[in-house]
Amino acid sequence: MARTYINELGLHEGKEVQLHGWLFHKRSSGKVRFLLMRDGTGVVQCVMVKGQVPDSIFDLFDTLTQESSFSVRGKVRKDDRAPGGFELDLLDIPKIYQVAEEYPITPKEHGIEFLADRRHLWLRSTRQHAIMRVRHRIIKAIRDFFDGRGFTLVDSPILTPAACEGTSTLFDTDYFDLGKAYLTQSGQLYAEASAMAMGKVYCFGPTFRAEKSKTRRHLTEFWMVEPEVAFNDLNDDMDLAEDFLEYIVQSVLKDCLPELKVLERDITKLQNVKKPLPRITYDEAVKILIDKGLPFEWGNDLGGTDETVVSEQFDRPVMVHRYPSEVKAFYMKRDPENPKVALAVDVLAPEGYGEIIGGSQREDNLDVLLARIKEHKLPQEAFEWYLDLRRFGSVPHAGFGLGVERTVGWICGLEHVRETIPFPRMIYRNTP
RNA sequence: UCCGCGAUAGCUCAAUGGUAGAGCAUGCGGCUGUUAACCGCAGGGUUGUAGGUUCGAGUCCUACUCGCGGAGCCA
Repeated sequence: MARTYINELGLHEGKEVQLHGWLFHKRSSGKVRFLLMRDGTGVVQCVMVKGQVPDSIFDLFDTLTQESSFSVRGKVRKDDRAPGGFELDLLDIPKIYQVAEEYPITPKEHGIEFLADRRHLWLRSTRQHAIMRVRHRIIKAIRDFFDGRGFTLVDSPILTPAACEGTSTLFDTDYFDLGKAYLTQSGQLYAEASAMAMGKVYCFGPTFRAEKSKTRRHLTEFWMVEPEVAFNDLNDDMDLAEDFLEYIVQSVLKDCLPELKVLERDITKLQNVKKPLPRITYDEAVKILIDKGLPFEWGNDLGGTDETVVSEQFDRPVMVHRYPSEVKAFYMKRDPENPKVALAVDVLAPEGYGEIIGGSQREDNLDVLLARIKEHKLPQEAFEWYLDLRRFGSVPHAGFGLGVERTVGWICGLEHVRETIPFPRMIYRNTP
């Protein structure tokens, strides 16, 4: 008999199938017994009635504990009472792979520390399962979007000789006879080199920040996708980010409605995410903050609260562009019409989820870039290869980085990014 | 690094300074349609650690450990 998966039971209505999985939960009403099996694609209730199956099978109910692994054979029956629409009238339990020890995660509530300590088991729960499916769909949308537009995936190295932006605290490691190597905080500089080779590129990989950030928006290890396009200016960059976000959100809405329902996500907020996204300047953002009575001085970066207040003025992600150059990275090009601001853009997600995209047009003039490196007191030697990009056919170019976990957190409507990645790394947790 | 909150049964939480409790989980029993099933019985505790105040401390005080949330920094 063909092996079947729970999410395909509808194709086998009235027929006998075999499933392999784990015991999610069980209930009994005396002579009617219910085994809820999960197999990674869903959960199905297997029903057995005393007298209709051999007693040797009926009594296995007592043997099976939560998360025991086993297989069942049964007949698929449509049933309106079943959450998935189908039930299995159980005929046989051909194999018990293992009777699980007492499982620590019960259907009742648990605290976050308890669950985090058992993250490897927590992933089996319905809610975490839904989040991982949405995460996967988002990552697929990211790749489909760029692949469908002629971008080439050119990944950046993870071990790097120096800080990319010179500001963040990095993890370091011994690198043979060459001294220290650092875990990357951004693939961007390498993406720029790749864009000069391939035109349109993106890199997609893990990123590391050693700052002791302790908030619901921070991880020490997170995933970032960074497109970079030769001959794009800031407006092109914003156009790309806008198309990109719309594509991601609409893809999730198309394919992950069951998961969003499990997460009790208000999807009307997601349905708004369509072009055009509002674009405001940093100056206009500052005006919003001051009008709202917040103490804010021109020249500062937007803090977490500031971002929330600004994003609350809109029903979809908002692009804030032309930040003061002082608070932005050395490689961002200044606005020729106002050198006090950089041609940078941050995209703030709605509902207080904060910055999900940071990008800019890059400085393409060799002399200006050299001056910036001096101003920021960066070791010019380490950036010689990067400066070469301005020596040999320099062109205007722009790109951005999107934080995958913050995007997942926003789309799923989660309280904390720690649930958006299978095994989160935070300052006080690197296990399991 | 700074500020705030917390730690009691396997889990989630109660307990005016005066005998440490409930629900769930576990074990046993019951129930022919259960949906976090339900009903009955039972076992289960060095109240985070170390001191202190008190006739008496889970409760008050001090220090420490661990965790949570926020600030800064950032995606």
